[in-house]
Amino acid sequence: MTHSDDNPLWQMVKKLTAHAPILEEDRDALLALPVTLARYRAGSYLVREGDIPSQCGVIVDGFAYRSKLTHIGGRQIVSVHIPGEIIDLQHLFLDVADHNIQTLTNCEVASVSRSALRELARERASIGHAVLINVLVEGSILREWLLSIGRRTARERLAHLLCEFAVKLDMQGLAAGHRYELPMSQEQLADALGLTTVHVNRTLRVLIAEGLILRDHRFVSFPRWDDLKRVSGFQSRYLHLPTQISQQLAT
Amino acid sequence: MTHSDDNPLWQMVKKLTAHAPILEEDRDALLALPVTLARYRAGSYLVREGDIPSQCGVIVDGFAYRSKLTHIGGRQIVSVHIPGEIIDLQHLFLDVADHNIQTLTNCEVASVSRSALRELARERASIGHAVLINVLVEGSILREWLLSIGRRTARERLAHLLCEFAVKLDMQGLAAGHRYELPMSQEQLADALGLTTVHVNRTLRVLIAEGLILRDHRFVSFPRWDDLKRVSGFQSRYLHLPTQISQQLAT
DNA sequence: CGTTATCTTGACCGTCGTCAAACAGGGTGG
DNA sequence: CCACCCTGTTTGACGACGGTCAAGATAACG
Repeated sequence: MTHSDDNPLWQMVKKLTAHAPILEEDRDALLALPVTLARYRAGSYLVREGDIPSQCGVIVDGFAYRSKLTHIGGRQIVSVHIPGEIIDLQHLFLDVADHNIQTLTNCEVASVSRSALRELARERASIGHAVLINVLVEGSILREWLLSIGRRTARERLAHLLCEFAVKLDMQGLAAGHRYELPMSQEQLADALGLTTVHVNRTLRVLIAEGLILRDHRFVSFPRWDDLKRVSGFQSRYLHLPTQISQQLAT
Repeated sequence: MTHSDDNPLWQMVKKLTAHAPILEEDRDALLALPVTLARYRAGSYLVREGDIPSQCGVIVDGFAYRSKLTHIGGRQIVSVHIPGEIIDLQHLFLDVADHNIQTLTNCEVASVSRSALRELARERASIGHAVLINVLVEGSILREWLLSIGRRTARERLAHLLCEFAVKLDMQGLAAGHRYELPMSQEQLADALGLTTVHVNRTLRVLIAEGLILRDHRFVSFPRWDDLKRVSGFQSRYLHLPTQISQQLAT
């Protein structure tokens, strides 16, 4: 009944129900939470390591990433989030943030109180369950990144990441024909891939020379999509895409 | 009241309640599940990528690990599990396994039906909640591994892993004074660290020469524990140890 | 249009990988 | 008890992938 379609929390509901159904009454309870819509400019911190976060948000527009630092200052980006993704679930029940969350671009985020969402997740099984599955999928992606960084060459890594973005963005209707605007600088790509800026640049250049990537300005497209997947060993299973759709894109 | 102390599922209960309380009746329902206790010899597969697992188990004795393969055959170990840990939670709600699970040593595993545990987790909030938190902690560890492999040198990586084992084993009472039997071959260490066997050997040798590691046979100990933590940048926050205990070991 | 971030390229270097061989160590069976 | 094997460890020589340092070129943006 609460069909206020402009409620930005619909994004969160959509994400949560992607893998598991939510009871109507639970959904309505979620939509009834007080929500704040905030804009951040590129590079803003949403959460800092060591913080006790008080909000949990979904990206309405823009991109964000999570990162960790070594004691020496090396930075590793551990995930990148696109519009429609919930960025704070891993801190829902852990007291103190173990990583940073920052915006990659200018960003619009719809947030609810962490404790309120926590209560919902605890009391309403269908919501708790949906949260769990979202977290499980994120874990799977983390494992694939670990494989990439641990065992793939720079070229494979970069190609793999570009494939991942293409598929994820396509799922959100943001990358028709696998063409999209790459939201990351080469320095950020480097931090996501465990490489240096210089080497990302050179690797990118190789892929372009091989005709595997086409770029104009910040946009990338892939004239030989199948070859790109082949050289990177990309298989979308680890993304655990909602089933029907995964049939079309999977291979 | 169900105080049949020999039920191997107590291990699972203990693990689940480490971070979040479970209602007594829920705990009893869990303990009432039919359980099978099985032995595996070192190297056995518990789950294969692509499988639809039917069991969910807790390690009673021995060690296990999870791994992924690139299309070329490179192997990355994405986590190592010690006695008392539940090894299959990430597959509880995902249809198809996205990685392999194998025993590292001879192993004793207490298993329950995956679907039965799934039902429990779905119907009994306190269990579902405990499962979620366990999964969240695993995610945090994955992120730290990503940081290690992406941004730390071989020496730092190896030292960091040895610290992690020491702390985790100590929590289980299996590494008094941070001394323990390393359950992995150097080849397995290499696959966990994103290195090669040869380089692990050399790095290990350096750490020994520096007096940071002491070895006899498969046992390791750390005469300069604080220095070891310093060179690896180890901080136990990412392990999200149960609070009281984390005070003692944290720094 | 100037200022700054980002990209690009070159020269050089080092960590780590590759290949190969020798060397334990721990079971097994004769 | 010793030969035997198998797995795991250790070492050397060499090569390469990727890092470092530094400078110049483009593009983004107010």
